[in-house]
Amino acid sequence: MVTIYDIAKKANVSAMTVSRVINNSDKISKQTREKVEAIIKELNYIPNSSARSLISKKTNILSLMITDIANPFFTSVARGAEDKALQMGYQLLLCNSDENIEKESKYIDMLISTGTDGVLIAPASDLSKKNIHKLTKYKIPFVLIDRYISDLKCDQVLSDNETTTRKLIEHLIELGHKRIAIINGPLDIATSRERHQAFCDTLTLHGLEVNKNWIHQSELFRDSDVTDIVSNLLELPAEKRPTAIFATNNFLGLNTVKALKKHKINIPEDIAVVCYDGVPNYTENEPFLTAAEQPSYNFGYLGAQMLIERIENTCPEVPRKIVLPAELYIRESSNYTIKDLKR
Amino acid sequence: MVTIYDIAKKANVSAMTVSRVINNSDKISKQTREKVEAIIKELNYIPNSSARSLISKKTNILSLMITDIANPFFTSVARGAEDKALQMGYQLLLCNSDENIEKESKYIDMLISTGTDGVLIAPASDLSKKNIHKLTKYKIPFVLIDRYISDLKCDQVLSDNETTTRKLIEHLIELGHKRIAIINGPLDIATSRERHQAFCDTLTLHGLEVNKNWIHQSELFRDSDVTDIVSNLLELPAEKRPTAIFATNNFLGLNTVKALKKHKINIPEDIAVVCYDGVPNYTENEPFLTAAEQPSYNFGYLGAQMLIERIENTCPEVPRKIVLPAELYIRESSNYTIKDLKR
DNA sequence: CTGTTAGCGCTTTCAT
DNA sequence: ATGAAAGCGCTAACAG
Repeated sequence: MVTIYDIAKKANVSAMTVSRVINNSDKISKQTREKVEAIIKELNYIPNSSARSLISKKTNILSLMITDIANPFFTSVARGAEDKALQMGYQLLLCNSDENIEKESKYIDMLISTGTDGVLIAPASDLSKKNIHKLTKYKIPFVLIDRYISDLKCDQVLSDNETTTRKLIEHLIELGHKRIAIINGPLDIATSRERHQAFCDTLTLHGLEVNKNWIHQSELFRDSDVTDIVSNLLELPAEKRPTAIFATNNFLGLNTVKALKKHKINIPEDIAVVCYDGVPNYTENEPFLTAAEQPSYNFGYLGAQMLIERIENTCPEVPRKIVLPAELYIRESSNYTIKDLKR
Repeated sequence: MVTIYDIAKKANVSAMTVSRVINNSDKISKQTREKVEAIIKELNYIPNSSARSLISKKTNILSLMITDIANPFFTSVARGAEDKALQMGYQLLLCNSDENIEKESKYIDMLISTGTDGVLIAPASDLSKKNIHKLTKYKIPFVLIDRYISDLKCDQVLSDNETTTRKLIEHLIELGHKRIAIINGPLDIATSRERHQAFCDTLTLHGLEVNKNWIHQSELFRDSDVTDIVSNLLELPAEKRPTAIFATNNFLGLNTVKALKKHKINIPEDIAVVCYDGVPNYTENEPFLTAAEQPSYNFGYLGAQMLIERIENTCPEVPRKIVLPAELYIRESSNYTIKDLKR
């Protein structure tokens, strides 16, 4: 292994001078710098990060904690975070909590041990607060993405759950729907709660019924029990059956459509479906599902940017909050006006 | 920050004893161990990895270099690698080369500097050999995944390109196809070359024509110029037009179908399509594309396993090679027997 | 502008 | 079974 001492010896300077060169100190004569740089190149010297970190407490490693890397939303977040990190000279450590608090906790310990410079985290649930507090204790900056946690003063990149939900529901209302169901994720996740709340508020605002039988949460944001939920909805008597379903994330939306099709329900004629969050169009056809598509890449990119600013202290002290709008794409799954208003 | 000295002082032992405890040395009395462990817990001590690495040269960080994290194949690889890594006490650093040699090179330098324990790498192209040699020079173990590189003695997890390609093509031949085209990735990537070769061999074996006009490479394995390629194929005179297309990866397959549909070509009646590698079924319908689906998760999982064995020296010296079979799913895009054999 | 000294937190080596 | 000393590769702080 080549060290600064090898370089120093060969260049007839002190180790400190070499250190200054690799750190781009300006207090170095052009001559010395060039001499040292030549030798660094010649010997193929690469600085040892462990030694650096031991002193500087900086690792140049950013960590991204997500709940499911198989979800295209998070894939895209990862891509954004990685791009920004690389651009700023950081590397990205990937952690997959699997929506699991224990796993998240284990990862946080590892991160503290490794010494990450900062963490971009989509918390597994409200209980993540305890895990996040550990970061605070070790003075590791973090940025919350996608999922808000109450009473936590920190930088955040969130989705505009309220506006987006309202847009989706009002779209349905405009089409004449009066009985609208929601298939949601677990309520100990902030995004679910906010979408739930906005859903109820919008219905109330428009004088529509908020019926308990139309409100469902699946165990997970992933596969889970959507099939059962849909069966439940279909078992309701005809006049109590919802004419539209609002699915609060991409997987829930897809599974809702699949379940309805299995029951031979016509979409959108019998039941319309709208969805929060889009899905990459890995299909040969035009996309089918009406969706509010989130700028997922920017969750990662802007999150990483804020995190780095926080790490490098190039931003104001006060916590910042970025709320990203989603864009509504109206597609076939909802494109049908209810004419018979008694229905 | 809590250090071993804080623990040592409070426990009335030397720092060395604390070090032995956290390293599970067996030369410690049960009494001392328990006393120290209690204080470690009480003070919430977490060892400093930088200091450890500086001496031990171990970071417990595995790196995964892939060419495109937006590709579901690699997402799944990442998931597998991450699961195995965590299970064995490692963390996973993610690197996205974007099929770009320069970016790959930059990442390799960063990895060497950070001091990763090993690298799982899907090389950007044959030119990656130079980048990989740097790893060898720094004695960093690596495992090649997905893409083979000639004259490189190392552990590998590869796809069975020959068998899988043959199966796909013979499936087409059985259906009566005689004019089969290939839409491939760049030929400086091993997987493309092997699939190309197997494609030609299979046709020859069955006495079918291998026509230059039916052989195409796109610039990238991603979006790229599939539309143009398909247009080219369609411009051929009717009796020279292929009746089937073999797309050599998931994105190429999807884009081929999209391009054909744009031209109002009926699939599979006018032209059948088969595809190497599957696509997650993010759609509401049954999957359409006939595909040889790869066990992508295992590329990561087994690759990480081999890598860790190599790092920890718990395996024989000789390079090992795992060849994973793909599974053929025959679907609508090819499900049509050509009856008019003159066609 | 350049060099010297000390020490980051931990483990290796040797001693007891 | 436990401890003392030395040093991993680098940089902060000071000196010149």
